[in-house]
Amino acid sequence: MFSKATEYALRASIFIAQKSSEESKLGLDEIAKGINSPKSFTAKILQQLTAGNKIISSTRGPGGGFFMTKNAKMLPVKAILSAMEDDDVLDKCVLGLKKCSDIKPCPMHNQYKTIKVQLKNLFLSKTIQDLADEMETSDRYL
Amino acid sequence: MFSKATEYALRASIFIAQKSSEESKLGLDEIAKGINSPKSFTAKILQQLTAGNKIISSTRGPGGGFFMTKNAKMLPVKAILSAMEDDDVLDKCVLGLKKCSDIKPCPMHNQYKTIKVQLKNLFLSKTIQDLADEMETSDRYL
DNA sequence: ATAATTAAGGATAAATTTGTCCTTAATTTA
DNA sequence: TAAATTAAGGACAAATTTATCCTTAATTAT
Repeated sequence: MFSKATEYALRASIFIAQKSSEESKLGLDEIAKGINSPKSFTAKILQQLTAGNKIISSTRGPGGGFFMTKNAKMLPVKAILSAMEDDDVLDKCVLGLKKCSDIKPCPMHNQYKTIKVQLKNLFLSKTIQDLADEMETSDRYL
Repeated sequence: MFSKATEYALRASIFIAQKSSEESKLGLDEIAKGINSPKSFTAKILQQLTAGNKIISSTRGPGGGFFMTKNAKMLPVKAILSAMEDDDVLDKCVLGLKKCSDIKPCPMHNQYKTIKVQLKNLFLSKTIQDLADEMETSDRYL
């Protein structure tokens, strides 16, 4: 469904949302271990998510690290996909046709469309906070 | 969702199902043009689908080409995904977790599961012939 | 037999994705 | 101010995916 990079981005964001705040930040080591991802590659991904402080924030130096603001935690999960430029799957044709649409549908269009709608809705309605909460309250893992 | 190779495989299979039979075969050129795919790459993919005559069949020499048997046309679309070894998306965790399951779920598991079920069901219930028919009867394109 | 046609298969190349390593910059603490 | 810590960023490497080209094998028609 998504690239490895996006999978790591999703896991990292949920992890950071759950475990960090402006007052208590997380280091790269901690994050990579927490979500079982390659450290250096994860660093690149965090950079991407930090660009413009859109999803996650960071500070350098001792006591520094990555964290999420309350506002950022309220973003829909889809914001992570957008930041990773990996949200095209929510719209594109399952057969890879550029011009597939309601007006000019591929033979799978009608049936696949209903699934895509649900998928898109899931990523738009769920916030990052929602998933962090789920980690806390239910017995979920990353 | 799927690799380019799988997208071409799906399109090629539907095209061949619609336009060929044991009596009337299709050449590589015709297929690549028909589904708007790179010719040489498509040749590789057709080879993969022809391996063991599982999805499509072929004969060499003048008058030869690719075609599908009636039996092959009755296969579920998922058979194409399997042949391309690209059906893992129908089962895998959206966060890329190896051990995500009902017993050990990730924070998206429950909601994503219902979508995956529908997706899998779609590919299992639709036959290649169904899609070829859709091309004929409705105004669909590839 | 020979030539023509068509898919099969191997080698290779280009592009993208995944991943690592090292240096630089920013910040804090001593 | 100096040392320590931590993210940022650049260069590079490995792996995978996408794609092309050329030769070989099979089949048909002349």
